[in-house]
Formats: sequence, structure tokens, C-alpha cells
Amino acid sequence: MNSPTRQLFRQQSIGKKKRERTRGALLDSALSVFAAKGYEATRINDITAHADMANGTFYNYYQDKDQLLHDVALGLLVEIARRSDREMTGLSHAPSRVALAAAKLLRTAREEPEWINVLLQATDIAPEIQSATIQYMKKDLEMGVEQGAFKVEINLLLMNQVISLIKAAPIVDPDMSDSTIRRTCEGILRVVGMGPKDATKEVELVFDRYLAD
Amino acid sequence: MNSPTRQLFRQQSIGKKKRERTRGALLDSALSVFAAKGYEATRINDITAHADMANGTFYNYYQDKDQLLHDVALGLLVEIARRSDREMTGLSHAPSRVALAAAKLLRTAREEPEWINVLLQATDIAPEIQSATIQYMKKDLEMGVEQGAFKVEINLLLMNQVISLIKAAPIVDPDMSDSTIRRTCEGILRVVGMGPKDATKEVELVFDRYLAD
DNA sequence: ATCATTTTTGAGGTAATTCTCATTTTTGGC
DNA sequence: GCCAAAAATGAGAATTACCTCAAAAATGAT
Repeated sequence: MNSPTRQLFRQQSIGKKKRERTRGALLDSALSVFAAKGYEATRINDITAHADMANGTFYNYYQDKDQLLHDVALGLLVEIARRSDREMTGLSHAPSRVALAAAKLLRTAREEPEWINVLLQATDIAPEIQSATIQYMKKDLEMGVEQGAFKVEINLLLMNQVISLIKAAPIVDPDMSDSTIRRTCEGILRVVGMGPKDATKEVELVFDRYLAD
Repeated sequence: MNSPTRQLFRQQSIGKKKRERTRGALLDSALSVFAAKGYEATRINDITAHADMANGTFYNYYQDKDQLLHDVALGLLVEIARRSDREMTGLSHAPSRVALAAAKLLRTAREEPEWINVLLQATDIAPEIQSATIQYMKKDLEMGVEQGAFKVEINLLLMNQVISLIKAAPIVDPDMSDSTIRRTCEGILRVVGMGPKDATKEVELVFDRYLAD
């Protein structure tokens, strides 16, 4: 249950007909290769070869690499959001929600390094990936302001700042230690206007209550 | 005096002999083209053509695009640091130093959009650019902790968080309004462990005292 | 099991870019 | 101005990746 999810997109296409199965294989292969070689350096050929297909098959499904990256990234994002929602229903204290969502995301980054690697690359090429993340986060931030916990004005810059802090973590510490995750969560709560002490306390609480190993 | 600095590297090579002058032209041209087309999409040919040189001339100076980007980015960084130092000598209150350094950097981003554009691209390809920035910042952060103003542990993650916040600004607001600059400075002070109120006050002060128009 | 439809195949035409180097041009110290 | 050394030139060989398409293979509804 805690082992890496192999072949997310293939899983999702089981039982569907051939077209969807091949698309799933293409997406899984792209995920691996993008993560290993980097998006720019990846050749169409690398992806099809890794999936044991002929080169031409790619063009039955996508016009170019960009579209493929877009589909991969959006698929990952949807899966991550799905998992996150599942854990957070009923939690109504905004600082806890924000800290928990960030921590869960970063735990996923530890367990599925490829996912986060590719998502990070995708935000450069497909900005709508980042927009989607911002939408997801907005409600919780507004809730925090209403609850009086976040002393800050919610705007696009702020939400990008939060995302920037999340992005910084796997770059500095690819192994994503719990210490890195905690400090990232603290940073986020501080930047949205909690005092440093309160932020630390909140992260303690969230880890003890929801993320104890 | 406040107009964009045209051809930084050419300026620096005036009076030197031909080899350095051509190198300067190459660096200026690369700066423009990288900013306009993006690093990856830039062809060697674009750079030489923009500088009115033959294609082969490039290879008398660099082995590949990466080395050229590295030289451009490092040159920009040195110039920015030089300007920053000039304005900050004698300032000993750490929060003011941090806020002022960030604000000056972002003002530069407003006046020289190409510079920041290329620096941002360079941090992906040449990580030592970011390391250099971190070194530059470290002393001021440590000073802030000693002065009791920053309630935080100084480590690599924290410094990358600060840089991440700076990077977020020009992405959200390419025009780099003063409002964006202020909110970025506040975010930085919060993330290094000042209370939200104190951070806002500090930024007010720095803008009134050192950045009044 | 059949077979019309869907999907895959991969060789090769096209296009773009890199990098070399023999030759020409420019430089700058005298 | 002279001229040896330094620098610039640009045509073209070599490489690499993209994308097409006619033919072959696989699919799955009946």
C-alpha cells in the first residue's frame, strides 16, 4: 500500500479498449522517460522505445511532446488531488488543512519521485497545471482568513508564493525527509501570515494527529 | 541614469583588445536572444546573426550554449551584486538589509527585464548561479538571527525558500509593480521568522527611507 | 471462427542544426 | 604604413530528429 504506484495510467486503462490501453502505456512511458532524461532532452523515440512500440505509434495519439506532457501532468495532478481530498474531508480548521495538504503532497513526492519531477517540469511548459493547483488551494486560504488565522491578503502572488515554497523542497532535498516537509509547511503557514510560533505549533499538531508513522 | 543599461558586456570590454570586445558582443547578443526566444529554443545561429557575426565565430569563444549562458548569467549576477553592495554599505539592521536587497533586486528586474529573465532560466541549467546568490544572502540572514529579529534556523532549505519567493514575483507580475515588490519583501521577512505585523512595518520603513521615488 | 474496422509498423523523405577548417580579413605593435 | 599574428568567415559534411504513409497486424463484435 505504501510502495510506489507502478504504471498509474495503465492501471486506469485496464478493461478499456485497445486505444485507451495504448494511450495509458504511452503516458506511463512518457512519465518515466521525462523523469529520467528531462522533458527537453527526451526524444519521441525514447518514449516509444521504452514502451516497446514503433515510432509511428506516437503520432496516432499526439501531435507533439507538449500535448503528451500536458496529459501526463494533468493525470498526475488529478490523482494527487483525489488522494488528498479523500484524507481531508471533514477537516475544517484552515491552518490544519493547508499544512496537511502540503505535507501529503510532499509525502507523495517522496514515494513517487517521478510524479513530482515531471509536475515540476510541466509547470514551465503547461502553466494551466499550476493554475489548477492554485484553484485547489484558494478556498482553504480564504477560509483561513475568515477564521482569523491567516493575516494576509489572498491574491495571485501569495498563492504563487505558497507553490514556490512547495517547489523548493524537492529541489533542496530530493529524498524529502520529514524534517524538510515540516519546515516547508512552517514556511507556508508563516508566509500566509501566521506568527512563527503558531506556525510551528500547528505543524507539530498536524504531524502528530494525521501523519504519525 | 535610470534608463536600461544597453549592452552591459560591450561597455565592460571597451578599451580592451579585439578578443574581449567580440566576447562582449557575443554575451550581449546572447542576453537579448535568450530573453526573447528562451534558452532552449535559441540556436547558435540566432545569437551570431543578432550580433552580425558569422556562425563560426561562436566556436572561437565557446564550445556550447551552456557555457555561454553561464558566462552571461554570472556577469549579470556580479553586476547586480556590485550595485547592491554600493547601496547597502553601513546598513547594519539585518531586516532592513534583507528587505532592501530584495527590493533593489526586484527594482532591477523592472528596469532590466532581460536580466532577470535570463537569470531565471540560468538557475535551471547552471545551479552554481543560485549557489552564488545563496552565499551572498547568508551573512545577512545569520545577522538577523543574532539580532533576534529572525526566529528561524538558517539552512539551505530556508535560503532556497527566500530565493523561491523572489523568483515568484516576476512570474506573477512581469511589470514588477511596487506593490508586488513590497509583498514579496514582506513574504521573505515572514518566512525567515518575523511576525506578520513586524514584517509589514519593516517594509514600510525601508521603502520610505531608502526607496522613495 | 470470421472479417470489417481499428491500430501498429518502420523505412525513408524532409528539414534543421551543429561543428569544422581552409581561406580571407583584420588587428595593433612597431 | 608594414606585416606577422590573431580573428573572422561561411560553405558544406555530418548528425540527428521529425513526421508520413502504404502495407501488415491485431482487435473485438457478431
